Formats: sequence, C-alpha cells, structure tokens
Amino acid sequence: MGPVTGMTPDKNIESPTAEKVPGLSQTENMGSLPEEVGAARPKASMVDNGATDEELTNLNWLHESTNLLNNFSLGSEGVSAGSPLYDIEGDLSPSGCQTPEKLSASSKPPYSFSLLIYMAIEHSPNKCLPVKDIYSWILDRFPYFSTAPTGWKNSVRHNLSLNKYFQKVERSHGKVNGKGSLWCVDPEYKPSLIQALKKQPFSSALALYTPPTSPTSVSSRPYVLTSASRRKQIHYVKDSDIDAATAMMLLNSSIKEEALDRQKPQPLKVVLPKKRSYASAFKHCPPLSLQENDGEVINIDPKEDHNYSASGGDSQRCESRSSVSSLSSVEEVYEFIPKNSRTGSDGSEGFHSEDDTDIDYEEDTLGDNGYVPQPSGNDLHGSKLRKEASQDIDEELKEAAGSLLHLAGIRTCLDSLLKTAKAQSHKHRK
DNA sequence: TCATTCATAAACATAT
DNA sequence: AATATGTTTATGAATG
Repeated sequence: MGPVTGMTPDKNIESPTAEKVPGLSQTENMGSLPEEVGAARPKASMVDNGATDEELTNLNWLHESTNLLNNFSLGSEGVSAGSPLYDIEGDLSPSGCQTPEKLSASSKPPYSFSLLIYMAIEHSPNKCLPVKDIYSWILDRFPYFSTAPTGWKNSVRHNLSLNKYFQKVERSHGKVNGKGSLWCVDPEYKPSLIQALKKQPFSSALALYTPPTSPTSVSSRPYVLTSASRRKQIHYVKDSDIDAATAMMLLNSSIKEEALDRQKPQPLKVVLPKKRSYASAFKHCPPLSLQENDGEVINIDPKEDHNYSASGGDSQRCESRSSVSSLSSVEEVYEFIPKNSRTGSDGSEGFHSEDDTDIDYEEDTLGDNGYVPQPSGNDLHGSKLRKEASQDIDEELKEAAGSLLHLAGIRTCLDSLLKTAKAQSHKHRK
C-alpha cells in the first residue's frame, strides 16, 4: 500500500523552504515563545500613596488598592463594550514602522505559527475559532500565505494539535455544519503568548493583546491606564504595599472568578487533554493560593509532553495560576486601547467567519455543550449578571478590607504592646 | 557539542 | 469517495 493520497491539498506542494525570505530567517525575527514568562511578581504598581510610611498600619494602601481593585474588577466594564478586538494595524505602531502584515505581504510573517494562531483566535469575537477560520484570518492578514505553498495549513494544524497553548473545544452537539472543533487559547498560557508577542519587533502587534485573564475570567477587557501614571505608581511602590496589594489582588481575583463563575451556566468543555491534562485549564485558581507549587502540578517533562516551548512551563504555569501574573501582564499591556469601532465593519477586523461558526457560537450560547461566548457589553443579561457579581464582589471586598483592617489593628496592638513591654523592661533595668 | 525551538513534511486516523 | 480536520512522527535549520 502506498502512501495515502488525496488527503489534503497540502500534499501537492513544493517545499516552502524554498521561499524563505532572505534576511528574515526563521527564528531571527520570529515570535519565539519565551522560555519564561517575564517576571510576574505583582508589582502592586497601582498603589500610589506616595507616602514614606512603610508601616503596615498605614492603611493608605488599603484604600488605594481597594479603589484599584474596583477599577480592575468592576471599572473595566466601561472601557469597552465589545470584545477587545484590537487593531493590529492600529495607531499604536510607531511611526515609520511597517506593520508586520505589510512586511509580510511578500515575505514571511515575523511570527511563529503559534503566535499567528494566537492572534487569530484573539481576534475572534468568541476567542475560539475553527481551523478554517484560523486559516482565513492568517490569509487575510498575511497575504504571504496566499502565495505560499499550502503546507502552511498543515503547520497550523500541527501547531494547534501539538502546541500546549491551544485547546480544542467541542462544538455544539447536533450541529453538523462545520467540521472539526473550535480552538481556543489556553488561558494558562496566555501570558506566555503575550510575552512572546511582546518580544516581536513590531510593537503594533501588541495592539492585539487582550489583557490576560485568569482562567475563568472569560470577559477579558482592556485596562486603561496611562503609562505615565503607571510609571509614577511603580516609582512609589513599596514592599509592604506589594504584599498587601498582592493579597488583595489574589483575594479579588478569586472572588471575581467565583462571581464570574456564577454567571456561567457551564464551563467550557475542553475536548481532550492531549499534551497534558487540561482539565484544570478552565478551573479556578485556588483562592488566595500564594504558593507557587500548588500541588496539582505537573509533571512536565519536555519529552513527555512532546510540544513546543515546554521548557519553563512550570514557572509560568504556576504564575498564571496564581492570578498574579495576570496583574503583571495587564500592567504590561494595559496601555493598549481597543479599536472596537472597527469591529466587523470591514469584514476583516473582528473577524467573522464566512461560514457557520458564528451561528454556532450563538447556538452555543443557548446551548447544549456548555460553550459560552464572552458576554458582550450590550448584552443585557450579561450586564445584569455582572451587576450582581459586582455587588457580590463589593460585599466580599468590604469583608476582605475589614479583615485586613482587623489584621492591621492587631499589628498595631502588637506594636504598641511591644513598645510598652520594651519600655517596661527598660524601666525595670534602670 | 548539545538542547531547545520551530518549521516543514508526511503518514495516518477520523469526521463530515 | 472526497475532503477537512486532527494526531503523531521525523527531520533539519537556527539559536543559545
């Protein structure tokens, strides 16, 4: 028996390596995924009290960070009603810098397939795309591939299948139109992908970024702060603030996740854990788990799970799991503001499938497979739910703040007790 | 030199 | 049956 023929058009191709562009070597400019996610210690850079008092009992930070948390968890709603479809060609690219697309119209895009796929998925309204639409998006954005040998589709599929960053999600049952599954970005690895994208020479690519969210916070929204204020905040940050704010962030994120979870009828149904178990990918982070190794992990032998960029996975996974990296990543990218006005208007931005996929999403919304698209800002039901969630968050935040105040009070008491004790012993010695 | 990442090709299985 | 999709293996280039 000979080799299987007629499988895909992929087969009747020349080796694309023949078309490699000089000066644009495969890895030279390519968006290689980072081995480590950039240091994800929460900088608590938002805490801007400007004071010098480093005592925990100085509760300015609490007030500030509580406001901040509200901005993070609730206030972001007002930023963008639609899904954050950022404009890859947006005005964020430095003047005089060509966009990758334009560069790649005749030459190979400076992104790895992983990043291309990631961008495609992130551009989709529902953050999930079938393979076909990933093809389409890439073709749409990178005309290079229209003339490139079709082997690139094989590479896309290969990446989807092999790469740990991507997850397969079932389409709705009983829905026969549309082959295959939907592909999503594993939230756990979003920071990695973002980090990789950030390393691209084209800063406009950053405009694609959706602020990474914790696994269950599906509605990723951009966070808008000016870089100037951010730097200022970073400048004033203090260690005590970091820890406190970190605690608050973690607390908040867990609360938020719970609240958001309540909104969702069912979690995403991840099809099958191929590279490793993704069963936890859409689960919550354990609340307030400050530990990097939370036990669940994680036998990541790069050889065991044969996939790309397996190294460094441990740390980044832990970081992202703890939600802390979300904050840091957000900080890294929150300057980028969505251009949602273009969504869907020209057919390329806010990519819509030409086939049934969107219909699929709609049905899934009501649906039977548990796949829930991101709530859109004008979704009344969603906003109502969010309001409820917000109230919950508010209440829990108050409780949390109360607890922290309580702790601070204890600390104050202890301090004063210590002082008294010292004074007494001093007296006693005299 | 070695390990790693990535691209590419290919074989094969399964679903539509 | 044809095609699309998904998985797996192999190989080689580039890089640190």
